[in-house]
Amino acid sequence: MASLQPVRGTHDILPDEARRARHVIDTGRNLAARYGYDEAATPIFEFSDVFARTLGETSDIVTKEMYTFTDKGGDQITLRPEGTAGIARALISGGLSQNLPLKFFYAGPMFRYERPQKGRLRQFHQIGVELLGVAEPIGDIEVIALGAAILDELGVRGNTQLELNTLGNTQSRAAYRDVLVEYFSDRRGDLSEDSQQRLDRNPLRILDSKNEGDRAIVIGAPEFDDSLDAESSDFFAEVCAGLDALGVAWHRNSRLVRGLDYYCHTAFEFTTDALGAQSAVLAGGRYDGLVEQMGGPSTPGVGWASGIERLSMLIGDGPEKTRAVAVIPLGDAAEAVALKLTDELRRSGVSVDLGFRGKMKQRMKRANNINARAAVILGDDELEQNAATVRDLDSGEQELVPLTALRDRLEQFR
RNA sequence: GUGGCUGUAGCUCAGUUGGUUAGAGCACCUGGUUGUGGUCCAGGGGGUCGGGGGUUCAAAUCCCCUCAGCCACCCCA
Repeated sequence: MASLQPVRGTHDILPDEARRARHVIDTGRNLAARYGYDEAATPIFEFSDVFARTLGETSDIVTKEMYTFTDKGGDQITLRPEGTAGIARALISGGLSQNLPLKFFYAGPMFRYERPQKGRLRQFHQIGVELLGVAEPIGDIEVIALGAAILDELGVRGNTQLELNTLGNTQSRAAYRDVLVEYFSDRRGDLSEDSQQRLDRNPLRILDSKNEGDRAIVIGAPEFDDSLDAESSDFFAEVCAGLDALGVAWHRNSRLVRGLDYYCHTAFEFTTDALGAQSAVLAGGRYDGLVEQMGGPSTPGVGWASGIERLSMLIGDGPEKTRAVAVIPLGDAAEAVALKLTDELRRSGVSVDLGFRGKMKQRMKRANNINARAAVILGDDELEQNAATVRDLDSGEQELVPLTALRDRLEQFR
């Protein structure tokens, strides 16, 4: 083990993994564009208040997971733990609410101080979308459908299932919260220690508890649906109907609760059992109160985020690497010609590897190691004839090709 | 933050009740082949045994601390 270790929970994204990540991001960006979502990027750090005020004072992210520091100017800065708050801030500081609705796609690193395990890192990466300024259920439908389309395109949809729930509007949630607090308070002593704390801070999350004793109590808990007012249940019914119309299969999970305070109405998660305890692959919901809570004009919003590392683990090898052509010069004269030739080929669109040193055998070996498609051999014999030997590295066949015809001849190896 | 398991070469792993210079496969390098890779043969380099401390005549092996990874909890993407 090397004594120089990366910071806990961080890791290097080396070429194989970078290619998978790139594929995930490109797929997300391309599909999002097709749905009318433009890419945007907000800073990876913000004033701490941007997150502390909006995510909820009692949320785990704020209480224990934020990477916060004081910068040299004395400001409290936080590395972003998620993407939505930054977008909302940008909407306000940029005066973008004049141009609603807005549709954004983003990709980038997020930071949470958590204990790392499989599918969970301290610096991880997400792609996400936000739809701002649409209060209608069709917004939720579009956003979820886009998520489903991306998972389809990546070929991982079959490993996931869509869990759907509603948290209702503010009044409904408050009403449900009251009923729930009453129910659990009567059974407080039977709840796990964790859930007793949840009861004081965020009682809805008791519904999500994995503790066996809690689960037994949760089974008898009041249903959210009984507290939903007409507006809330109509809204949810429209979302469900829209997904049905699009053929997006979903599962009602009335125990699905999002961790962040700003969610309302629709909450959803595409989950998988292929990642151990980390089941959420793509998750989000509606956050109508967020922008206003941050000090901006009342602006409805709905969106989701998806972990790039988690998606990468589901897609297997991803797309194959482009196979290059290896140019192999023999001798100083050939080296000079090869340098120029290589540059011309690259500029004309051919992917070329030019070995930096070594004898022919070593260069051929390298060509093989990088999985080159063909070798272009330039030696004295070839130079005399203004030609190059082109060897197909898959078949082993080779032939002499005039330099003037080389570009065209290499076309067949693309 | 809590609990459990694990840490030996670049990778995957052997290493007996503590006992000489810690091994294998793959990978890498060199040669067989001075203009031909992928197969084969021969040879070679590479290890603070995660780190620190302790017990002992002697520690990869036993004990303590620490770091990291994995798993579960918490929470989530």
